[in-house]
Amino acid sequence: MGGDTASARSIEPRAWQAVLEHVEGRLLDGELAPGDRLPGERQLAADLGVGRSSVREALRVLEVLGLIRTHTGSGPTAGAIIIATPGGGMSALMRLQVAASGFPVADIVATRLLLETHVAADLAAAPDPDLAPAARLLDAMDAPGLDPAEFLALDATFHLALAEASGNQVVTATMAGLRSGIEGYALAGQARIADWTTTAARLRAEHRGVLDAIRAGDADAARTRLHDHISGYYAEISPDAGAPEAPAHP
Amino acid sequence: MGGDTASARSIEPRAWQAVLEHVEGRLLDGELAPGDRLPGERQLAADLGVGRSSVREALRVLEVLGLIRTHTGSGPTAGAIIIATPGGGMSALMRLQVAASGFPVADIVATRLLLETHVAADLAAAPDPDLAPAARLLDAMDAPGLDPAEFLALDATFHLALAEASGNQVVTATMAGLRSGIEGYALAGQARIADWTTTAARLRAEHRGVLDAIRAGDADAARTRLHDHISGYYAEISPDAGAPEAPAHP
DNA sequence: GCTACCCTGTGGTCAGACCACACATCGGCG
DNA sequence: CGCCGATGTGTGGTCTGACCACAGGGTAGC
Repeated sequence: MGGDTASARSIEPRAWQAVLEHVEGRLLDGELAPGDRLPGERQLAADLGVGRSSVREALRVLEVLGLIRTHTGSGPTAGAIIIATPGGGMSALMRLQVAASGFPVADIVATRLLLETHVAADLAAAPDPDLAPAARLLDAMDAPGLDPAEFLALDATFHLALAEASGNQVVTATMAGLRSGIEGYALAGQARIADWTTTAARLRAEHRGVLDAIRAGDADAARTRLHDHISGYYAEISPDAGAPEAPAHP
Repeated sequence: MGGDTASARSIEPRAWQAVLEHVEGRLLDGELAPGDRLPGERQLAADLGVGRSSVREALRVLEVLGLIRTHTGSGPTAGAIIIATPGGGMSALMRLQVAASGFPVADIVATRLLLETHVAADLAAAPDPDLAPAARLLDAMDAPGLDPAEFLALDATFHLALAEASGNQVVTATMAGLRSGIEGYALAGQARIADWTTTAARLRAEHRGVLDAIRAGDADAARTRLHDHISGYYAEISPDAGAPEAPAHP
């Protein structure tokens, strides 16, 4: 019962990687597509000649990466179902890399600035961008009685809505991940702001300004306003008054 | 065991998530840092009151995300060691998302264009960018007898070297991931090129042109040349002559 | 002093056993 | 005949115990 199916083991050092590659292969050759259900864990283990634990480790990776979603029970919604929600995986990746000091916060802010200014300019140049979701979020941020955490959550969703409006799913997912990576930083920094009410009002006005520039088709203004909005906030947040907008060349 | 970071966690439905959060928490409070070794799987399981399988599922996720590296055996290099190599995780994420149709290739190319033109312009504006690694790669690409796969690998490394020179680790890791996501696409597309020798020569010349523009401090030229270089190649690769450089606004 | 051996602890894997869950089925009851 | 609850079945989720391969360190032997 040592379990060694001796032939396969010598070539494949890691059983869980074999499972991962198998699923990737089935995705690439079209045998699996979003919405489809994976075989059961026991079935998959038997098919590939590995133990169920190895299958589970691979499925766990796929789940964290946003490739599948698992449900217990039975019925059509049960089991592992292929989804493709890159945002989740990107968020986990960024969050953990920030925690492990793999991603400096300054680099994340700089990248966000890079992506978002491009998105804003892109939207301003687009013939008919769908800005309704973003506008709705701005209205929601006008609600009185929002605590800072709620406000920042809406703020993040607003920026994400702009990325979504651009239609580029990679940019959208990356933005979602970047935001997750610095979520803790932004929340901690908010506590350092003396007059939150004033800051919130300023942020609201800046958001409106960005949206107005996009609506007016003024790409340069949209870019500039968004840049000032983001870098201004992080400058205010930063405890050592560092300039997060120019961290690239020391 | 007051390790709970969030507010209300009455129940813990997923044991492996608890492990993940525990490790993330130890990273955030500085108890773990890159280079440190995690406790053994059995120890971790006992500490957190979960089974070893659950610990392994969490470690597998951390490994794929580029957070840890595991070695068997004993000694100082054995066990799970905290590393922070975001490129690996990003690559796995992008590759699988492309496989699962979560990321359209056009969006990846567009994002790469976005990031890379920015990087090129940034380098051109930088006072003293380190372009030696990129230059070395260009020399390596001049070697005769390179097969297309080798050439494309060097090509990808060259573009990555530019990102690294910018000093932004998030951009570098993202570029690495984007490249991995479309690696298969680029390889498959190369087979469609009739006269590879000519194309390779053109790519070489374009690379030199980009590098020269950066060296000359001409940000606009660097941006334009890089844009033309990338979008030109993917236009040549694309089977349906689609225009991957402007996929955002249909 | 040096070498060869065994010991120990590590991750890697498998097998089997439960549990909770959710749907499917079929029984009895009104 | 129709509804409703108990039971059945298959799913993921988890734990436990057991092996294996591996690599370093200690020790016995030379």
